[in-house]
Amino acid sequence: MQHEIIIVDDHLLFARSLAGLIDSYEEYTVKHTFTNGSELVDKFSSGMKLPAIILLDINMPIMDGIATMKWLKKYQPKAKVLALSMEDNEQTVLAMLRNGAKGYLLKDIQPVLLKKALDTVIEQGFFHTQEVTKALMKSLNSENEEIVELKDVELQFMRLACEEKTYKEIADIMCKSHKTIDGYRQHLFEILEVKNRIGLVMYAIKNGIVEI
Amino acid sequence: MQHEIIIVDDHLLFARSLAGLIDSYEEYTVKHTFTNGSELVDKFSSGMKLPAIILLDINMPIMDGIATMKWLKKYQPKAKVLALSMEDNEQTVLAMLRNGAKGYLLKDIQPVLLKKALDTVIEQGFFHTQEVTKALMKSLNSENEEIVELKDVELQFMRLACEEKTYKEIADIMCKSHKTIDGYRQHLFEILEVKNRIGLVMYAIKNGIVEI
DNA sequence: AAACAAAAAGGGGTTTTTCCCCTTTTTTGT
DNA sequence: ACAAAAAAGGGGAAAAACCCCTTTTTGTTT
Repeated sequence: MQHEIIIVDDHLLFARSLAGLIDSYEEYTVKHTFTNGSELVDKFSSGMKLPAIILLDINMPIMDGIATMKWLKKYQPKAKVLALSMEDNEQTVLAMLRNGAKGYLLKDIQPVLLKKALDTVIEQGFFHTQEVTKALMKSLNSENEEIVELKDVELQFMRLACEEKTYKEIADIMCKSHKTIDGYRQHLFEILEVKNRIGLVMYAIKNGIVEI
Repeated sequence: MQHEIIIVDDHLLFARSLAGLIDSYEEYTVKHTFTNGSELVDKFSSGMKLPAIILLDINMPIMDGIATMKWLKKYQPKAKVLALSMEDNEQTVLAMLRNGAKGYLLKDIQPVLLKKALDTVIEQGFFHTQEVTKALMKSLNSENEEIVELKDVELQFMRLACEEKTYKEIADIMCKSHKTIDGYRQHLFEILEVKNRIGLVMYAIKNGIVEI
């Protein structure tokens, strides 16, 4: 009996060739390929049964990997998801794992490693490469702070605060009053437990809010 | 005929086992193991001839990898050095390569990769893993700025400026007048071409002056 | 739909820090 | 002994940080 796989990836070419590869394995068969998270959610909502493994791309339009993971965590907590990604962003890895992904694969992996990942998830329920373990250890050691979810405006403000701009310039860019920006600043100082803008910048860097 | 290798590493246990491994290869023999850069320099100064490859640890007391590379670049420019390191710090990699290292290996590599690295250096004169190539490409794309060498006091100031401290507090810590600190600040603004303390912090992070 | 609470946006004003221009004194290297 | 660099300092403008307060928006309950 074959294990059913679902692929969710907006790069159709990649999704199809991945499907071809997986279908070539005796033990696996690809049942569906979707191009974004909400297609997957729709199918589950209309009664689709859980496959053995979901291969979930992270960078997608409409409903991205993390949003999809959050939905799955809530409504399909038994889903076994392997996250797929082009780049190796530590914060994204952690976000996916926090929301219940069973493993994390870079898209340029060797086919043999994909096969091994699938087998390992079926047998042991998870698959973690050395890189992920490293990221996990790092987060265990350094981050005892609880994770604060920031809103979009706050993220935008944080990114601008990391540039050599005055708050007045930031206010103009964000089309808000100088005083509103001051409110953002004060609020972020409190929830992130920092004392000044330097602390804000260091927080943004440590938590991958800004590109370095 | 065997190629002669010299190992420079302060972790004697590691250096010895590495030597054992290398001696087990037919084509290579370890001629010396030193525990810091100045031992190596001393031997060269007293007429030791150049080995085929020097395996040089980066994190050492007394005279570290980068200092040793600088000496070798000046007095033994034909030395073929493979840098060894525990961690994968992009800035350090680049500093080693800029000073003429032929390659960069993480200490946790597979023995077979070490063998390949040695062979490749002998045959082609260099050995670069994918990670190094990636770091190189990144530095090519982003860093057109020239490298500014900072003095010790300036580095200390930079590190403190990345913490949530006022300049007054920094002055106390560094036992300098508040105005002297202001002089450091202004001087660094000019040579690093930044406009404010945020720019200073971002520079420090991009150039590995502070740990993230 | 009305009422209520909570969060967001904005205003005014004070204190502190940051930043910049300048001069004087001290230290350092040759 | 001399020049150059580092350190210390003064004065002032701008920005950042901080505090208290009002209005508007948003979401939730009954």
